[in-house]
Amino acid sequence: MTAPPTERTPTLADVARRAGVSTATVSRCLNTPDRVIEETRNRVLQAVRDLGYSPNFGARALAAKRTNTIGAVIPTMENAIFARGLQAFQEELRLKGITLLVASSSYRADLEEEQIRTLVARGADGLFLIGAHRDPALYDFLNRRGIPTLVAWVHDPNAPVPTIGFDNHSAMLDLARRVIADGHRHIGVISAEQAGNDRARARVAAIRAAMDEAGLDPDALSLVETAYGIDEGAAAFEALMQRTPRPTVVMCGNDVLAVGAMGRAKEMGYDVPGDVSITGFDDIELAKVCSPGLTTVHVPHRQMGTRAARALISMVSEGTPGQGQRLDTRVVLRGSLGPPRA
Amino acid sequence: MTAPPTERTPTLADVARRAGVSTATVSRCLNTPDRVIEETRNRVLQAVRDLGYSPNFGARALAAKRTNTIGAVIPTMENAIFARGLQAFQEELRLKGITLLVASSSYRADLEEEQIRTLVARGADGLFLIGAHRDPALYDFLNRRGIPTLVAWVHDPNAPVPTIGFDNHSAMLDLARRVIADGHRHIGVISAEQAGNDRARARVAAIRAAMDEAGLDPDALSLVETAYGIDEGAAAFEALMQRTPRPTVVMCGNDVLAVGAMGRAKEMGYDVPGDVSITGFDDIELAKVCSPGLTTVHVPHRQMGTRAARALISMVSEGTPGQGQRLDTRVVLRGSLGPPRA
DNA sequence: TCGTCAAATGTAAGCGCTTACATTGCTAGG
DNA sequence: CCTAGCAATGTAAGCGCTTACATTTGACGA
Repeated sequence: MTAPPTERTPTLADVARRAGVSTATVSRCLNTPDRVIEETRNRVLQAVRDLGYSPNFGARALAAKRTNTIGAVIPTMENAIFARGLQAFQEELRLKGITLLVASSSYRADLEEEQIRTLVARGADGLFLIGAHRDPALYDFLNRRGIPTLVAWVHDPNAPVPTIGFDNHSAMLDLARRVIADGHRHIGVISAEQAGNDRARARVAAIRAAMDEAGLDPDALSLVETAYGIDEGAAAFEALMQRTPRPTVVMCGNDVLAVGAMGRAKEMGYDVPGDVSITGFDDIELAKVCSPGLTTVHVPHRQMGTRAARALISMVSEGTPGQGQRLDTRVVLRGSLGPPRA
Repeated sequence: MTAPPTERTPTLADVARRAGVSTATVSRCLNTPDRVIEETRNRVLQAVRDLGYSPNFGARALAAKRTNTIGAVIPTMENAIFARGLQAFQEELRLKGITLLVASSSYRADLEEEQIRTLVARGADGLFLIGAHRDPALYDFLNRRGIPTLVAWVHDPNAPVPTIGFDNHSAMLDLARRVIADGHRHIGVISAEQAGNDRARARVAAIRAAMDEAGLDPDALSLVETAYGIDEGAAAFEALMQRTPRPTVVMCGNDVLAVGAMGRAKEMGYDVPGDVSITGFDDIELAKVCSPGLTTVHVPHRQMGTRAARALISMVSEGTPGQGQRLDTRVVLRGSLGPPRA
């Protein structure tokens, strides 16, 4: 990067001149090679190589009115929860020659909207979002613009766009039933912020439902809401354990919070699950690695990403309305859950 | 997304018409507002709002020859190693109104090159890459195109572009010295693939150097190279422990491999660090959470991201050549390292 | 041999925006 | 009262590409 300015970036016209053809022919070589006779094509491709030409994306998008790009907005890149699903999503797109643009919203609706608009302005042919709950005006905007949009991480047949994911409520219900069956009566819950987060709300509601079902008072549930992160989980756990009655189990809205809670439990000298059980949600790698292993809900992240990619691709290329899918989750029992001490 | 086709996306010209001004004035309102008198500006902004206008990125890039976009290619998104630094990088860019485009290369040089070219074609004003080692022709290409490029995760004053990172060799040297001082003589190493990965190479070389220093035979080092991942770390660990002489410590090229190794150690019934010590590199969250805690090298990820962003921004906007920086690492001692059993 | 038609290629009109330059309408000094 | 000079705005030329349409070429049937 030392050299003074630089040489001019070669354009289609340069290639055309060098190959002795028109710009249209060069364009065809690149986009519809079979519409150009082989000899000409070779000459053009050679010129492309000689010049180190690569097409200008903006110009291409402008002229062709599509970008072969799909945009994704995820709440955070800072950990594995979305990474695995997104990776699978991207791999599937790559197979079809589609580029993925990723932005993160830090779990903030206003930033998400900003990112969505940025992606739309950049010409994303389709959009991949997490969670179905957002301002109807936003859906409206996407609809008017004709941007195919797909939501993952939840499954909700009533959402305004196709959703590919799992039923957060029934997934957490399974786990909560199991916890109650183990004999727990004082349940602490560490949830992500529920405002604007339909996954978090559904999960908490499911725990209440399970308590209700079992004849426990759902209001006896001891809840702490907190931001995302290991440290936040730890702090929330500490707060919870100081309440009366002290919970015998702490159910966390996701594995990251749970791992934080478990770490703090050890620091505070609690035995897990002897003194207090801890559960998570997601089954990310962290859950297997900590000790005791974390009892959690397994979510088929990669499958979700792959299917979402396929569905979105067909929405974009065939203009079909798109079909939601419900995936199954399952409770994974590991050492962190046990019966309360008598 | 039910509606039939859709209304046409509003353009600058639509806004201009509605506000009763020329397209140039609208453009100025958006880009250099102080060159337009307030009354006119208000009228234009109102029209923008009424129409829900947002500028077409491609057209803008085409006309203005810059995109306010910086591209990054990282080896993987699947875990926390690059996530934290990248997040900090992005936050800093956002402050200046610059968009970040992220692509991942799966640790493959050919994919990295492809991604770089894609980003360049998309008009990235600057590039952020991991590790300094790559085909000189690629650096040459970037140089000819005049794309300011910055490398992070290593510091190497001799690299063809500015590097902001740490000295992988001396960082690992510190840790290896410590390991040897603890009395270990049979050292196993689990490294990421060294080909094309200067960080991995430097780290392994540093362990050899420390052994040499201590009068041990550097060739006695027992090495396994493996792909990235917890499972891969586990498998490598198992292989290492079957060799003779059996290592009393397994030093891993990064925390993810180390956590995999530790998991397998437990499964195999080894006590850590009683039977075998394990060390990592990076100090990601995982390292704190597993038990025993992982002895590792702390890398100032966020600081690295923030500084890289500032440096790259000034390279892009001021056209300065850019200045590398060396950051400090430190060994973090946790429970996973102890003296070998007598 | 000629006409027909399809394949190969060329011509040129935009796509939506920025910006150099031209124009307009004031203000203020002479 | 004229005009230089400046601020506000308008005009229009591209930016690099795709693609509808026009043209050329050559193979083939009659």
